Amino acid sequence: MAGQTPIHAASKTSLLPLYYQVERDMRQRIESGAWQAGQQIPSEKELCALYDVSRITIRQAISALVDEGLIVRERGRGSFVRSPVITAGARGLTSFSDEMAALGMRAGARVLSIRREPAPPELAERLRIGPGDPVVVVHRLRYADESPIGLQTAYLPGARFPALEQASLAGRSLYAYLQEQYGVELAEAHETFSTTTITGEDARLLNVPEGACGFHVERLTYDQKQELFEFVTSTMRGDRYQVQLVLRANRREL
Amino acid sequence: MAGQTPIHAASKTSLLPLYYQVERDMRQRIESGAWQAGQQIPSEKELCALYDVSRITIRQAISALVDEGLIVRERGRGSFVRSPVITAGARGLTSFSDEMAALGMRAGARVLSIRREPAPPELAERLRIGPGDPVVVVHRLRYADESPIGLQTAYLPGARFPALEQASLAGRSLYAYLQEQYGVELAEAHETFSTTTITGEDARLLNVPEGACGFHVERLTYDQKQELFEFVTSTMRGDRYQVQLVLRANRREL
DNA sequence: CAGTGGTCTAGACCACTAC
DNA sequence: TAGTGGTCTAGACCACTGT
Repeated sequence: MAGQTPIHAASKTSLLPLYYQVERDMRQRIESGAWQAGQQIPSEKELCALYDVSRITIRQAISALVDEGLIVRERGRGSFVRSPVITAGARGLTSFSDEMAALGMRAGARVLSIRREPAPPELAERLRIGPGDPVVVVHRLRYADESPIGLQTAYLPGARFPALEQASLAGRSLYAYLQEQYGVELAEAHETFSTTTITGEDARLLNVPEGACGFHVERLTYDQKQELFEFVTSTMRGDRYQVQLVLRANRREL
Repeated sequence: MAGQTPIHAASKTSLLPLYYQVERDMRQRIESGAWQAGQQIPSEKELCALYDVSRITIRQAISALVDEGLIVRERGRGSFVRSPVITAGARGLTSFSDEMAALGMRAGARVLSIRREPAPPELAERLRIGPGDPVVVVHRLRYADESPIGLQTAYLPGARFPALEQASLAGRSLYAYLQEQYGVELAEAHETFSTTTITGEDARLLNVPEGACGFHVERLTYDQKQELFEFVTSTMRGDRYQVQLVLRANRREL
């Protein structure tokens, strides 16, 4: 031991893995300001003593925090808390509701329609089901702080989600519902953004002038077994919606 | 050893880390089809024998491939090559040239102007330098396969890049030049996409109708010391450019 | 049950940075 | 030279999956 006693010494009897307990405690120290931005954190050896775990466990925890962008490592110098400015605006895999909450807005949705129908060939191919197989189509108008921001149409394989078309989605995320009712574990989504001109009924629903610019988004959502369970097309208002992304060079560690 | 002899047995005298040699060999097997999509790869124990390294080293290599989306691990079952369809379209941190190459197009650029000038206050704030400090402004028209696709204006702190305004950027990426001449290591970039209406001179240069929809992109680029070294604004054609992103859930829960 | 990946230990040597 | 993170070893026990 090195002068300091283990403070939140990881509990070896807890159900949580040690590296995760360490990671959580370190994240809390950073977020609470106990470890200030730009400052060096204790060395790996010191952290071993602090948490009373092996160095590999410490490195596993640090690696997760590096992936999250909270810490940078510099060989020969030490590890440092990142400046907060550089980590702002990252975008993970979340529901629309969470995304809006992160931006300080309240998400809302009006279900325009929800029904079960046979899949036309093109859609069936997208969803990797047979043509004519049932799909559940959820058509929603999305709101941010009371005002319309986008139109979303989600297509889900009907065979996997029996009676989904009878769901009440008022005030809850579709993903939350899918997890509760069908045990779906959201794992990955692929999105493609292009631009579009908003016209006609869409312009009226979104409350934008005829011919305004907007985003056209297509999304494929997969669960943890790599199974595709949703295809979504959206039209988002160009004046109130933007896409932020963080690109990182390859990082490698344990 | 377990039946198989080490094939590409990692060379312990190489300058490259063992885990990286293993990672590279495994990636090559996947890309070459030696390990087919959806199939189980050898167990970690078998891989230890195959490459003659310890299990931790194997796990470090596999972790990198999992992060890249080439492999999925399933506890109690094994590790599997992912279906290729699920990994298509990922987007890493690359130069525009690399990005175009990945889409099968050839990138080009025409330097419209490159000059050194004092930073107006608003730009200085963005670049985190003092107002009036020198900036190098690089204004370029980007091409994909001979036809114009976007207008980019890059702003770089003049103090860090002496004589950059005399650089010849013909036929080379700006980042490649910065790395060669100034030792800059690209580490992270933050991009924000919104929509815009393309008009006037921009429409003429991009060869689109007056009032066409396009993307407005703002980008901040950081090196490995977390230092901001570039601010870029771009206008991209909406009909020929799109943004693809892959969102992944955090791999840790409970 | 046997086999898999998940977690963890107690060391070791190296390359790099700073003084 | 001293301290840091980067790499690596040879074990160990566990939880989970399939039989």
